[in-house]
Amino acid sequence: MDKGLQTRARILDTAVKLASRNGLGGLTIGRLAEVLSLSKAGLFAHFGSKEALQQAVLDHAGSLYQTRVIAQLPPSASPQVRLRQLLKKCMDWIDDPAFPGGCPIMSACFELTPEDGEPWNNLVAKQRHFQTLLTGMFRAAGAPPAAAEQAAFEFRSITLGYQHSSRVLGNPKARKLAQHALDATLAHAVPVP
Amino acid sequence: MDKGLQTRARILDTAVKLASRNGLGGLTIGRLAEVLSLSKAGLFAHFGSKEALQQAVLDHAGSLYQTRVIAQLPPSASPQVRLRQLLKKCMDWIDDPAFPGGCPIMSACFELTPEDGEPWNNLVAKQRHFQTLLTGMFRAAGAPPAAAEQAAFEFRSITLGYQHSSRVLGNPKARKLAQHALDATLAHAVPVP
DNA sequence: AAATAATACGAACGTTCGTTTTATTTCTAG
DNA sequence: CTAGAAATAAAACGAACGTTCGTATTATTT
Repeated sequence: MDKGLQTRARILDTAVKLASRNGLGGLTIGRLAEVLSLSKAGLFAHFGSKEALQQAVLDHAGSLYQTRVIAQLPPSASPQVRLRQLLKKCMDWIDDPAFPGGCPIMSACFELTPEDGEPWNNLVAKQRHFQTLLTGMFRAAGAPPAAAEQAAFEFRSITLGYQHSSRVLGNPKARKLAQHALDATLAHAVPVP
Repeated sequence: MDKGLQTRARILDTAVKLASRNGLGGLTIGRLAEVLSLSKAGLFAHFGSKEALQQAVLDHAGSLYQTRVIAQLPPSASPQVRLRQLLKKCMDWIDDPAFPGGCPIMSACFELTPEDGEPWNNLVAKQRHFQTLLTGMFRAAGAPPAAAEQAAFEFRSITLGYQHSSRVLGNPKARKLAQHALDATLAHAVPVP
């Protein structure tokens, strides 16, 4: 592997962590370089602009999510089991110590606006893609199209609610609350067998 | 009313708007002064520090929320109707044109961390207070304690999910999805009459 | 081993940040 | 109407921001 790609990966790992703490806007080239014992200019050269760095961070977070959450689902399990596992993996992801400020993608959803240009478009595209995937999983579980869309909305709401309950309210029961909420969603989205 | 308090109120109205767009961290004294045609120093004197300004912005947003959402609920309506109205008012609040970046309090929940000190503590206290209020409303609707707590979690999740679905995914059906989700929550939180 | 490309550095750019100090205006009370 | 207080402005501070430049140091290829 190229030396350049190695350091780039090292930079992005730390950058995602910092972005989790301080947001994409609070992510600073100077501090990032300092933490990594790199020079500002040397680090900067890897991306060419702050906006490009932000996009790279979002991309990196997305690919981490892909491998640590999506790819962890048991391939041959039943759709219901896969959905429950997905919620569990999502919560593990949110609780990951590498993200001291919670899921950086979630944070970006509440930080960026359409005025942020390409990073925003990038984020929206990925969020829509994931929502489509979610809807597909509920359909695979037997939900009719409208119910699957409804259930996907509720699933997303639950993950957002989990981060809020756990990190903001500091509620130790957050996991149970989220799991029970998913039970309810599954119960009325999927016709009785 | 003091001249000072008037300007302070004018400052905070604009500050909340800017904070909605760029977050509390992205809120800048220079830009705020520029928008208001005030001098940086003159504006600064009203608060004494950036952290104090941030807290004032959070407080102001909280009191706006109190009057525009909480106080709007029909006092003598049934608990179920009040809860449905609360969701509607929450969504109106999120869609308020004065908040081009969505609910500033929600954004703060995903932006701040315990390291932010007093603003964080302030935010957490208010969020817990609102969650208690929510739980109380579900109990008033007839839900047993555990079910009320569960339903309050789901209500909060739904409001978070609404902002996500509406603003990030751009889903025109977001309102309907949120309302149906609340129907489901009410249905299994409140024992059949 | 020599030539070349990739990578990192240090220094400096102009700008903006939050904040302080000093002055001037504007309001208000007697 | 005027003295004193409150509110605002003007100017400047050091620090940090993103960015650019030329140069040195590594890797990689020839």
